[in-house]
Order: sequence, then structure tokens, then C-alpha cells
Amino acid sequence: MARATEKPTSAKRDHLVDTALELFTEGGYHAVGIDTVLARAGVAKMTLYNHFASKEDLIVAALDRMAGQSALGLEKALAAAGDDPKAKLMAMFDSMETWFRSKEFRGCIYIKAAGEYPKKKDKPHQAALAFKQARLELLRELCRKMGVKDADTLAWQIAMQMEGAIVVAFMHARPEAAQDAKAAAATLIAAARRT
Amino acid sequence: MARATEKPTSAKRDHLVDTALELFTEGGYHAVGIDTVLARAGVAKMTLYNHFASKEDLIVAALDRMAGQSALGLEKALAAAGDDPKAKLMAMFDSMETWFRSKEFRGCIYIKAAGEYPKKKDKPHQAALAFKQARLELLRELCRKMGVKDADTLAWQIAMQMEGAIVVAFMHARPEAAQDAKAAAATLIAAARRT
DNA sequence: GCTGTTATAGACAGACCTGTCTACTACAGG
DNA sequence: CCTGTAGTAGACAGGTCTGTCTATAACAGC
Repeated sequence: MARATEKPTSAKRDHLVDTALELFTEGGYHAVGIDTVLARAGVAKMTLYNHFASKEDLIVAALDRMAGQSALGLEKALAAAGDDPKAKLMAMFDSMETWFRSKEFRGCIYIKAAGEYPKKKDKPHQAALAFKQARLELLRELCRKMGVKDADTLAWQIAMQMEGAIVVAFMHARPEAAQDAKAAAATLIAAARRT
Repeated sequence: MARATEKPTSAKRDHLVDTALELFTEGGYHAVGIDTVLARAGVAKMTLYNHFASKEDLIVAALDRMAGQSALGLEKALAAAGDDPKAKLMAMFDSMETWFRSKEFRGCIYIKAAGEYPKKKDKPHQAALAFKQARLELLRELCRKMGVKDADTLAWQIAMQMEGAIVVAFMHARPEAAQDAKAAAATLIAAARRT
């Protein structure tokens, strides 16, 4: 049983993934070497390769961890926003703003992952896409609940506004982007309802 | 005069920059090595280092070249759209769609550059930001010409819709994003005019 | 024809990369 | 006590990376 590329959880493994997420977020995936992660985590190289088959697998684990954390945070924010689907959507933009204003904000790790691993078959690319698809599904559902005519299109438009807000907030160092995007989303929703 | 890090143009230099742009766009900045670019361009290493001080400088030159090409293409598209500022904006989304549908489309090289060189002091990061700022200025001007009340906010919102469209078109392989974004922009403009 | 410029090929240094391997330690459960 | 598991340090292989250097060729303008 010593040959199982994908071992179950463990404290060391967890810490490794956390450290990897932190460093890759700060410095990028190719730019940060495995040795850097190991040194920061205080973990031996063989421990890494007992838990993961390759660096790419570690990256995927880091992306998945972030996905879990995000989903959890979002769930809370949505629950706190009550039952109205539009209120939930607006709350999403407020969550984004606090994220933009946090000092660890460094843009979207999924967009970056897709950028650094541009081929569809690359594992980090797939993991990034999976996250974005899940988010889109959530948007679609909320739009459907609002009962607008073309919920699908509206969902894409709001998704684009969100992606754009992240890009703008990161590149222009402009956290206010969240509020502008929120207002835009409200306008789009109102227009979709009027149809 | 043999010590001038920044030499003027030359056929070799041009070809080098073109090749670099091509390869970095396809594979990413860290993932593609200088030797790969040199081999593809059929140029000696010393020729590169006679024209550029470092790989980062070559990247900046590639980003600038793309900026020039984009500006040229955009200028044509805007001129063809007539005098109406809204028509010009709409034309921008149409241009985006043909870009999205081109087989070389690989997302935005500036977003990727900012992602791979996350520190503000990194030269590629600065070059990428400069491009985005120029684009934003163009949007601002068009919005002002439309005479809406809050032209600045509208410009940011349209900019976000555009960035989002690029991200979505790339990650989800969805060129239709351009039309959804165009419709969203039209809605935002109409709402801003109603104010 | 001579001179200065531009480019060439290719070796090279020195760093860094991922991934493997070995030999050793710590420790928990039966 | 003994055995299996998880982890450790560190050496190592084999590549790849950027950037430098040398010696040589092609060719322009005077």
C-alpha cells in the first residue's frame, strides 16, 4: 500500500497545501519553486512526494482548498442576505469588496492558473475551470429564481461583471470596482425584469 | 557605442519581438524559455542581449508591440463605426468577438503578464497596467462624449464588462461572451442616459 | 580595400528546477 | 517488544534557466 499517489488527509499534508496556496498566490505558479514551499512549510521533500505525484497535483490541491474556503464564506454571506435572490446577488458584490480590500488580495488564483497552464488538458487549468463553472451555476440558479426571461444571459453578464471587477481591482488596485460592478449588476437585473 | 542596452529598431530585433509575442502568448512568460524563442526566431543569443538587457525587457517589448497593433486595429474599427460614441463602443465589442473567434485567441496577454509578474515594480506588470490605463482613458472619453451624468463610473463598468468578457471567452471557450457583454453595455448606457 | 557594425555559433558559468533515492528517527497499536 | 507508518535530512541525477564570453563571418560606407 506504499504506492498510493493520493494519500488521505494528514496534518503535514494540510499544512503543505496551505503554504502552497499562500506562496503560489503571492508569486505565481511557475515562479515559485517547490523548494521554497517546502522550506516555508518546514516539511521534507519526500513528504510532499508521498502525498502528491507532482507539483501540478499540489497546485490542484491548493486550488481545491481555496475553492472550499470560498464556497464556505460565500454560503455564509448568502444565508445572511435573506431569501431574496437579488439581495443574495448584491451581497456577493459586498463580499468581493471586503476581499478586494484585504491585504492578501492578489487577484484571482483561478484566472492566473488558467493563464499559466493554458492547455485544456493541464490539470490546474481544469481545476480552475471547474471552480468557475460552479460559480456560474450558482449565478444561473439565482437568476432563475428571480424569474427573469433570459436568466442564462443575465447570469453570464453578471459573471462577466464579477470577473471584470476582480481584474480591475487587481490591476488598477481599485477596490471600489466592487461597488461599480454592484451597481451595474443592479441595472442589468432591473432591465432584465422589465422585459 | 557598443554598450547601449536599448538599440534602435532592426529587422532581427523586430522578428525577435514578433516571435517572443507569439510564444509567450501561447505558453506563458515563465514557462517559455529564451532559448525556445531564439530557436524559433532563428536568431543568436547575443543578438538578443545586444538589443535587450534581460528577458523581462524582451517581454515588455512584446507587450508594447501588441499594444501598437491593437491600437491600430481599434482605430480602424472606431473610424468605421462613424461619429456616434455609442456606435463606437458597440463596435469595440464586435471587434472583440472576431478576436475571440480567431484561432490564435489565448486570452489577454496583459492580464497574464500582471499575473505572472505580480509586483508593481516588475517591468512587465507596469507595461500591462499602462496598456489597460490607455484603454480606460479611451472609454472615458467616449462616455464623456455621450454626455451621461457619471461618465467615469460608466467607463469603469464597461471596462469591467470587457475584461470579464475576455476572461469568460478564454476560460469557458465562449466567444458568444462578446455579444452578451455588448448587450450589457447597451443596457448600462441606456440606464446612464436615463439619469 | 579597409573599417566599423551587426550578426553568428557555440561553449560556458552558475543558479535553479523537479523528482528520486537512501538511511535514519519517532512513534503508535497490537 | 516488535512491526508498520509517517516523517526527516540531505545527497543526487538530469534538465533547464538566464546571461556572458569568444572567435568568426558578412557586409555596409567611406
